Amino acid sequence: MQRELSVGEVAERSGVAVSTLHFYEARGLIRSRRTAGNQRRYPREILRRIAVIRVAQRAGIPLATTAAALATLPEGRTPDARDWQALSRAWRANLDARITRLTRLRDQLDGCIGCGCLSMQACPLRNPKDELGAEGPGPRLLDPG
Amino acid sequence: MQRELSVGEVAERSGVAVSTLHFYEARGLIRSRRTAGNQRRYPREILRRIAVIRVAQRAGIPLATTAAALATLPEGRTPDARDWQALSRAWRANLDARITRLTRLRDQLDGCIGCGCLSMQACPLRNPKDELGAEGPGPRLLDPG
DNA sequence: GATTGACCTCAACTACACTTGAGGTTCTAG
DNA sequence: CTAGAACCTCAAGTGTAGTTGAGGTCAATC
Repeated sequence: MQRELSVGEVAERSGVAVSTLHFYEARGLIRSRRTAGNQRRYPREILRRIAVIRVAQRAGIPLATTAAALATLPEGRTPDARDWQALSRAWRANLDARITRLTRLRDQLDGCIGCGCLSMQACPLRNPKDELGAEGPGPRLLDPG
Repeated sequence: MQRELSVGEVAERSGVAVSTLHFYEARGLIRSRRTAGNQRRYPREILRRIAVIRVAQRAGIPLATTAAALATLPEGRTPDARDWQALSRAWRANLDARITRLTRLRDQLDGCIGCGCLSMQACPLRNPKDELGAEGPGPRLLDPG
């Protein structure tokens, strides 16, 4: 029978708050049908989509990037395993890069921070990429470098 | 002769903006002496301290945590290599944990996301720790789980 | 037919790490 | 001695990812 789901049901099954679902919808990450009484109704596939969004987040992908990726999914049909796989490949690369960066930082920290070189011009930790220039306003949430 | 440094000099040498130095001071991460004309003056050691702050940030440590760690440094004397080393050990552990988490996520992603299990109850990616409960308001900046 | 719970919108608040701007002061060089 | 650079404070804005609350509607139950 495959009933549609209400926001509350989706929230409970996916583990995200109702307010978050509203927020995702406002950001274009998910969509909903409306009933005659203006209430949201979702197909069961929404659960997969939300799961994918959460996994992307855990991988450090900003919501806007995930939204863009999801927008490339085919419009007409329900996305299949190959569609999701294509998305996952990009995240895998992103994750790899983040892991590599953190690992390099850790290794440098090991040999470097205790030695006293931290205040010197040449220290790889102090001045990772000669990055004296800024990159615009706002915080750097995902450690660059 | 070891002259003291002005904010502008510190900014140039450390690579952080003057506004950021003001911000760090407001947050208690650094301190400054004031001249008769109310301008900031720093000892050269400030550069090391700022370098340490930036390294901690790159390791994913929030400023508040770094501030607390720096507050444990001895008051009277200039911190030496052993002092910094003690700090670095904590960050090393934090980094290790972050790397481990990301690596686990990557490995799970490899075997999992393309297979279609993402919408199921049992999927380790979908429901990492049965974390249906919230942990309070605000964003989760540093991917938990 | 009223109550209750789930739902609706919209605005405002939270946290982090800063930046930007306004309006004013101090320092340095010509 | 004056122009301009560099400094000062304080308030408000930026971006991400949401949550919270006010004020109102919808739907099923008693």
